[in-house]
Amino acid sequence: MTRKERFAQFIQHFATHQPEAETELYYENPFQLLVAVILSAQCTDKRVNATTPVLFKAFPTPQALANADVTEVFEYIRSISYPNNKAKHLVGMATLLLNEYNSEVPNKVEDLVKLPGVGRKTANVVVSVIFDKPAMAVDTHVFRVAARLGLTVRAQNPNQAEKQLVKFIPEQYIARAHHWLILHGRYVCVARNPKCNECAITSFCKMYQANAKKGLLI
DNA sequence: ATCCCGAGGG
DNA sequence: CCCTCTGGAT
Repeated sequence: MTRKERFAQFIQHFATHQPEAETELYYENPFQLLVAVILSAQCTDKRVNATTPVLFKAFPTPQALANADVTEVFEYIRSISYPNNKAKHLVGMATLLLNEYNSEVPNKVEDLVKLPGVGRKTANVVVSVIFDKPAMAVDTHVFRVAARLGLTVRAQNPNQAEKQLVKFIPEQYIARAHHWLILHGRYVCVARNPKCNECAITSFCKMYQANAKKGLLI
C-alpha cells in the first residue's frame, strides 16, 4: 500500500466515523484556549481541565493574569506538570498580550511563538482551533500514531512529521486530522500497549501489518 | 518505570 | 543538539 493510499483510507475512515472530532480541552474564549494549551504540555487534558475553571475565574482576562503574582498563579496550577515554568510563562504571555497585542490572541503562528510558553505545537493548535487555519500541531500522540500508521516515514522530530503530514493531507482535512490522530492515540493507539484488538483501522496500519506478517499478532 | 496535546536555555 | 523543568496517573 502506498502512503497516498494510507492517507486516503485514513481520511475516509475518520471522516465517516468521527467527523465531529475536536479538542477535549475546556475553554470558552481564545484567551482561555491559549492558557489551556500552554498548561497541557506534558500533562493530560483531563488534569488541565481539572484546574482551569478555577484559574479562569481568578484570572479572566489577559490584564488580570498580567497583573498577577507568579507565586499566586503557581498555587492555582501546582498540580500540573512544570508549575514553576508555566506560572512564569502565563504571566509573561499575558503581559505581552496586554502590551503588544491589545489583549487579543494573535492569529499568526509567527506572532504566537513570540509569547512565553508558546512553541510551534501550541501556536499550531491555536491557529487551527480558534482561527480555522490548516495547521498541523504535532504532539506526542500525533507523532507516535502517524509513525505507526505509516503516514510519516522516518520522521525524527515533530517538525519533520508536520511537513510530511501537511504535504499529504488536503487543507480542508488538516485541522480534523490533527484531532483524529490525537483521539486515536489517546484511547486506542496508546503509547505502551496499543489496543490493536479494538482498533478499527488495522487494515491500513503499517505497524500492525508488519507485526502480523511477522506472526506477532492474531 | 513510563507517559501525558512541550518549551526554553545552554 | 543536548538538558532541565516536574505532578499525577497507570
